[in-house]
Amino acid sequence: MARRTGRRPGNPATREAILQASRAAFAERGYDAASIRQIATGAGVDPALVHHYFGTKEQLFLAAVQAPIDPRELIPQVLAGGVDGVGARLVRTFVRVWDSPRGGTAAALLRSAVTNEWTARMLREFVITQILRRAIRELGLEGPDAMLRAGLVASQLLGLATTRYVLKLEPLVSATADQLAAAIGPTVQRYLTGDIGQDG
Amino acid sequence: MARRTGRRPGNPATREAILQASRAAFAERGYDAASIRQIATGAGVDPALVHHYFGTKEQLFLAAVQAPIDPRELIPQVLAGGVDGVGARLVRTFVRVWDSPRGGTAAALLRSAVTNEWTARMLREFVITQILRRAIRELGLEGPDAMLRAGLVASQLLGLATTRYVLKLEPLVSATADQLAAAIGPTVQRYLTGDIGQDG
DNA sequence: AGAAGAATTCAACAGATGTTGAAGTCAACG
DNA sequence: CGTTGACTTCAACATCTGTTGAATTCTTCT
Repeated sequence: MARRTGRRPGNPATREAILQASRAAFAERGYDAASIRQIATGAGVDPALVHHYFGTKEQLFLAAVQAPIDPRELIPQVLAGGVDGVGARLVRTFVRVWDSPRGGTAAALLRSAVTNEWTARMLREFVITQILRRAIRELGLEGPDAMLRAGLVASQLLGLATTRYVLKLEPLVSATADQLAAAIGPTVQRYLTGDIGQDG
Repeated sequence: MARRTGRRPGNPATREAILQASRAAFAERGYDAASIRQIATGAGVDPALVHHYFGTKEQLFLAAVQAPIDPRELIPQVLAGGVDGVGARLVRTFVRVWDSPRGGTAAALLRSAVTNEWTARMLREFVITQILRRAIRELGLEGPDAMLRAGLVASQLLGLATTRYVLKLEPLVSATADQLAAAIGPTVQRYLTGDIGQDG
């Protein structure tokens, strides 16, 4: 008996436009600096409509950032070929994702995490539970120093993201995915499977 | 003949207090999120006094960030012992600086550069001219791929800074400088002097 | 046609921001 | 003493922020 009369919620075009504009804004300005009014203007909409659809600014950020990130589909591509060369494949996949349109979402998370406390918590939780732990399990890298290995990988990859996509430091910006995989791949490989100099 | 009457500019205590409060604010909130009023309150001073001493907010940021960074004094300490083990020494020195009180300045630069365009330009320029070029010259690493090597080093070290000091990702936060030097030193060493897989 | 209700907009709120100019306070000089 | 001028504060400005509630448009149903 529910909902029989009234206008249908159809035509989610504007809703999607708001999401898209918010992703762009969050990606290039970060959570704090991005403004609802700026997002609304970018979507050609009244600011109040943003709240009508998504509620508070935090909820909008969650909606904008949550959807298009799903590392599960990338794991097979990285693992194909076994442990040998997994470092280079991980770097190449990482660069490919950040170069794609969906890389904006990652940039939004990183940019926001640096100045905003709860987004930092979000990114930390996401990196740990969705990426690091999963990668450790899939690669069979159990052991007492597994989290340290994962953290080292995260430091190198996030550093690459910071210098290449945020700081825009040459020549890393112009380097190809293959060049970066050749240069950084061995680092990641060693962090995952090599000697990292702990306890002996 | 100049300035013979009037109150002397003496007692720069409050001026220094403002500088100190601004460093703290910029370090933990970044350029955009840090506010003049917050800084003034932290220094126990009226907001207008901040402008009286430093002019605009950008000038205050420059004053707060410019002084206590001088990489020249650190270079000998990194170079002592020759090229062998320079990677580990660089990592250890890097961690030591960021762990010291002056690390706040670096954190301010990094946090600000991520959301603010002109601070990003500042940090980029600083990293290139004050650190990378100088390190290349002092280490005698001339060559066509010198800047790429330096960029790779920057990516790993900035990544360490992001994960350890901004994102606060365990177990990197609790790791000692020696542990980090043992784990990351070889990476830096290879970026500087090893095979990074380009043109051959 | 008429009613219902989602989509959308208008106008305003309370608060924070950087900045400014005028005023007040106080130490050092002629 | 009286003037000078740096130090310091007060009050206000224009602008932006997130958010809200009422009003309006427009589509879909009975």
